[in-house]
Amino acid sequence: MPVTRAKRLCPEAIFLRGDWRRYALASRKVFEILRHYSPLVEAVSIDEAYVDLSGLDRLYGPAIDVAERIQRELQERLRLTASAGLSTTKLVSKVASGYAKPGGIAGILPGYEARFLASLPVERLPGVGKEAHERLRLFNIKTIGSLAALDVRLMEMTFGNVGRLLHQRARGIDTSPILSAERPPKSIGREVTFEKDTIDRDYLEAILYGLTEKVARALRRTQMAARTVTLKLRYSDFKTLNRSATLAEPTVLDREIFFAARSLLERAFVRRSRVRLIGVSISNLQRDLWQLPLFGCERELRWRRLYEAIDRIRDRYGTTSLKVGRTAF
DNA sequence: TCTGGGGTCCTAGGACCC
DNA sequence: TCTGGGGTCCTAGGACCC
Repeated sequence: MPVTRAKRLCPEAIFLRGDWRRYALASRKVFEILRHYSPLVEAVSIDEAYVDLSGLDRLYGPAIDVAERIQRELQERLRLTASAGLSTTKLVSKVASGYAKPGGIAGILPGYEARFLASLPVERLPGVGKEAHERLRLFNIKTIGSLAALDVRLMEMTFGNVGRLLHQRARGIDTSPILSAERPPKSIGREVTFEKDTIDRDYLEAILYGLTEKVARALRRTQMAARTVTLKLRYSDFKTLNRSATLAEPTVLDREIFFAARSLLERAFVRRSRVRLIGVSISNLQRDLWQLPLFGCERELRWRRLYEAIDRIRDRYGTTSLKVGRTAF
């Protein structure tokens, strides 16, 4: 009923998700096409985006036409299919696009947002994962509509602030704007699960160094510097722990990240049981001030130049073209 | 589902300072 | 010397998303 292809539709947000995840290059072209239609495109992930269509009807006609044109262009130029959800809010557009899968378009008329959501299973609501779904089941909440009908105070008591947010979402309320600016990352991490669990400390350190190299290289690409280093360790019984340390000064250097990660490993690796996964991530990212020639610490500068030279070689000849003694990759 | 890898956001407790 | 409140930062863990 609320899902319509009516020409009267005048939504402001369109949510697209496609099957171009595996094609990084195609992904860039997809976003180029989207930006051709609207200056306001928010990339959610490599294969999802919100497009702001408000005020574009004079140029391209009704939103539903724009969605169809975009789909056609993606198909003809890139051989990619995408499903689209159209509505007045990001939240409802996203849910609608799931409804339209694969390759369809679902538009929700303004004013019908809550009615559209009401009949859907509650786990379709963004933010309701396995845990929340399980707890809602205890209250006999099976649809988004029944969640919306709950007393918000009950949701707050059960889920805290998240409860209030979910209650709002269930009623189709979402005021979040479409953000076009590319957001800098909040954290960068790499991890591996071993084929065979290990207890070999040297091996763990060697893997850790390889992961650190990847993280640091990705960090330098963003022109950011990191202050917090987090080590993740998962034992064979799946018990997972994180240990983090915040550096006095932000860094972009492999060695500093590695030294921090290694001492965290010493703290974390105390159980003497086999390790299944090891990972390192950096957060607390800030602009890399070393980009400006403000500080004149020669030693730091030399290391930085060395790592940047290694980056250039690897960019050109591949990651494995150059190996540093420690790494196990 | 004997469980991969990359992220984001939130919470809660403790240290520390004023 | 003891007490209290508020704010910020750090750390650890968990839920959730694709």
